[in-house]
Amino acid sequence: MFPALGFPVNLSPSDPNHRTVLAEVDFLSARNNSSPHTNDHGTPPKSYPHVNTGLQLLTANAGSDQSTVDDGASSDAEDKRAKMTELARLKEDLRNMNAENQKLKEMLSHVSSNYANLQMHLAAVLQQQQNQRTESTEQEVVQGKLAEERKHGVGGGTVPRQFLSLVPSEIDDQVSNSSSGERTRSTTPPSNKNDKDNKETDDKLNPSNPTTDPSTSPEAAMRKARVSVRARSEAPMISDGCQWRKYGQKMAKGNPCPRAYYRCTMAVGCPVRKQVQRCAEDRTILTTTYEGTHNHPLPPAAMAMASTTVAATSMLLSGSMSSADGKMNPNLLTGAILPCSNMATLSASAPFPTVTLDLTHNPNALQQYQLRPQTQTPFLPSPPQNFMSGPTTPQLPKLIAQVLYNQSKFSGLQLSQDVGPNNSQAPTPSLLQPSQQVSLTDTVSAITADPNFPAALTAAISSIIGGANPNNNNNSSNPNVINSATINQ
DNA sequence: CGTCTTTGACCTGCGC
DNA sequence: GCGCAGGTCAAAGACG
Repeated sequence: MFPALGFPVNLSPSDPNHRTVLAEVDFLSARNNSSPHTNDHGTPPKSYPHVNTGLQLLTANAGSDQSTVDDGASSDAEDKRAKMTELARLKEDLRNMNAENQKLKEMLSHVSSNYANLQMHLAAVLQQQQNQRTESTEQEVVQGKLAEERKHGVGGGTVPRQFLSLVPSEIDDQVSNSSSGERTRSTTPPSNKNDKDNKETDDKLNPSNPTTDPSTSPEAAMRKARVSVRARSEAPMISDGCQWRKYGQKMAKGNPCPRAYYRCTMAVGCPVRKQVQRCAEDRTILTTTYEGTHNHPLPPAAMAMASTTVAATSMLLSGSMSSADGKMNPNLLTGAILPCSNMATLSASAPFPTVTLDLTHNPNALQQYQLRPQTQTPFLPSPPQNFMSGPTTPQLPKLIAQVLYNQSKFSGLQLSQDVGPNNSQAPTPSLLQPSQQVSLTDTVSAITADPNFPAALTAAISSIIGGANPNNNNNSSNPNVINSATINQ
């Protein structure tokens, strides 16, 4: 996590960009602790020895000048004055560089600690999932044994089936999921229809895991949660950096414009799909609905959108998980992703929970999310004057990056503190306190000034989405899911 | 010739 | 059970 940025940055030691960051750190350390001159003159470390060495050389040169040249007191004093001025300037530079280095060190330690925390969270979540699976397997074994015993008349032969279900995980499944019985379909054959449906859905959703129950798997939930983007565009489709293949078109009821169905073709078996439809009232408004999570590396242009989809679906999941009644709080989610209510809406009553980012009717709303427009970084959207202009709306990924920025800022920094089963309120106003915004912006500006940072961030986001490392292609690799897990702990 | 789009048919879920 | 709407499939055609 890169909390100062709000982006979840995952720098794995095996990641080349991790090495980039480390190289940057080495560079900083070198600036602080070593210099070719240090060995020559033995100047103490941690005080910009090359600057001190320069000062010593200046002093030595001054001495030698004084011993060899005697052009009079006036020129000597002038010379000394000039050198003193330079000395003062160098000292000032030294102070500035020290302060800068200190800042960078603190940020680095922050990043490192957050990375370590994330790894611990991931390990904890994985361990939890494994324990749940083990419990489930043990349950099936126990059930099988008891059934065997009943068959042979052992133990009185009347063990209520409910008794076997009185395990927290099973209770939760029974309460929250009507199809929990399918978890044990290996022992109790379901109807042919259900079997066919499950098999088909499994094949569609997760070809590599045919035994996963789609109705209970996180993948299915991620698949069902949607992110809808409304934007003005004359083009038939918003350019979001991904490759799509059209696989269908339908006339939707109540809309004379057909709805087009696209499938991601950047990788075989990528489950991501999107629907594109023009608004009936305003034909210039294009509604693009994304569904699913990419299972492959993404080009930088596509990362922002994909990250937003993942983040939104994760938030949907975490919202549903973190509430006591199993229902998400729309205000919470909307506030989390976009504190400005006229830009984001949440439809939790729909068959698929959908986050809608409305980027059409109030472009100025963008300004509410630009913490300090004069400090533009490569990750903040351009000023709105070019907003959604042109047929391919090139600003959209940047905008989504900003949306993600806000979302991550909330989920990464505040969610674990402010959100819980008893907290159904929108994010507290303290989240957006101006002082925090200023300090955050300063930090962002400092970090993004690093020329290596865009590449590192790009790779980091890619690894989070799951594309960089196929082994990370699960929800556990998503820091937002980890956050939700944190909430439940 | 391979890839992509088009389009009608089919499947599924849901409401009545 | 039936009809409707949404979603998907797959054959045929277009295109480079």
